[in-house]
Amino acid sequence: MEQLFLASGGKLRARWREAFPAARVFSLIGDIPDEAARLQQVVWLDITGLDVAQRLSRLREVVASGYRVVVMSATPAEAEAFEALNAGAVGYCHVEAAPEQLREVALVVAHGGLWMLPELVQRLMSVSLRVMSRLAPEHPELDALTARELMVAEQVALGASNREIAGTLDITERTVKAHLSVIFEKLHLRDRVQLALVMNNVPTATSVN
Amino acid sequence: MEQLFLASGGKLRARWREAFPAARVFSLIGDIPDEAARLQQVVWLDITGLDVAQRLSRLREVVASGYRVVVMSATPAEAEAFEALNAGAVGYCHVEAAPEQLREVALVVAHGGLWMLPELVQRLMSVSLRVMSRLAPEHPELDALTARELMVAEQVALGASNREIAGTLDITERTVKAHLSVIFEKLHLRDRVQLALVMNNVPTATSVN
DNA sequence: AACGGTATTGTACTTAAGGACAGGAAAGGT
DNA sequence: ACCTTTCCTGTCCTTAAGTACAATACCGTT
Repeated sequence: MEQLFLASGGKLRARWREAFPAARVFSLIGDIPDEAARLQQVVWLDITGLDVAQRLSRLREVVASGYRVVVMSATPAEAEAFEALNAGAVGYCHVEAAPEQLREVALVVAHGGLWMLPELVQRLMSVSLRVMSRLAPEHPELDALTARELMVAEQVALGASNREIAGTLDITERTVKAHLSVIFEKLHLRDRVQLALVMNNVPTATSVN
Repeated sequence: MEQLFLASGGKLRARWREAFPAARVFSLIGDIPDEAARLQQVVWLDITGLDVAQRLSRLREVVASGYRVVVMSATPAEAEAFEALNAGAVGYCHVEAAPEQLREVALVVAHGGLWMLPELVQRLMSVSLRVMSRLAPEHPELDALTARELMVAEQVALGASNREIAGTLDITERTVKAHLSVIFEKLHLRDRVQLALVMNNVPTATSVN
């Protein structure tokens, strides 16, 4: 399928042509034939030189016209990527990406997929999972802990080490460990990091391992 | 490329066979030929009948073995999808998805893309953008971290161990430790428990020790 | 008196975490 | 061409965390 580029200068970069010899480039979205929108073709939007308002405006316009949009940036940044994807882009890459990569992106988005660098995927999943899990209710299973266990758990929740907890509660480190082991078992937690998060109402992605 | 399915019953569903006549199905990951992992082939993981712990465990195992994983659910849900993608899956769809859709998913993930239903994409972008805009002003000290360090820190924030982070980010445990040491230094933290708390906006009693 | 639960503690052990020292590769800036 | 930064990884080491097995003392209940 023919690739369409939207770039301010109206110029086709060498790598774009190498990746798609039959590609066409336009300066304005209005110059693109209506037929292309009907076919939900892919439009590669070069946002080089545009400020935030301009690129969001341009992007929304292209998305609203029915195209699938891949945003191309000269200075890829994750906030910018998230903005673009949130505004409806289905891909995000560097303006000077290698021709093979451009062809992969084209293939992916032509078939309904999303394309972005793996490290951006990681970031995206990380931050979004945090929001999702925060909606979870408080842990009623804390009721299963004895008073002493709760004291130990509260110290862990503050980030204290076993040695510090022992000093604070005036017991041995061995006793602290004993309490912690029981706490982990009761709450189905693997270690103190997860306990600290749970105690602070931040449920984890990995509660069992 | 040959498609590989991982399903508890070891049975290939009709739609899967229709989409990929040459597909093979296994009950256990250990049954898959080693060659498939080396080629980073796609594995379709049917999570029907598995509880949270089981499916995360199974998914991590498959991802850690080098496969690209598409998770198939009988009851697609957004939290489940986010969990799956965060654990390294590159696709998420219904176990009874249409054969044409299965082929599209296969094509997308074979070329380095992500595949999930459009409405999930929207939700994902929504919640993650909300987090991005909210976290920025509260943690200016995180600006000192490089992109990769931030990724490691986020995994710790979720309660992940070094081994899990290594698997998720596809680096060695040694590299994870190296990043963590630098993070602790930059943020003046003693250990991962404190890092997890800081990342989740929870104040600690002992930030230096 | 006997029993169960809780709290505490010991020895011993394995695994995970974290630090020290060292080095290579890639990318960007001068 | 050179330097710096970032990312990655190795070997080696110590310390912290956590588990296993075992035991005693206290308190409340039966």
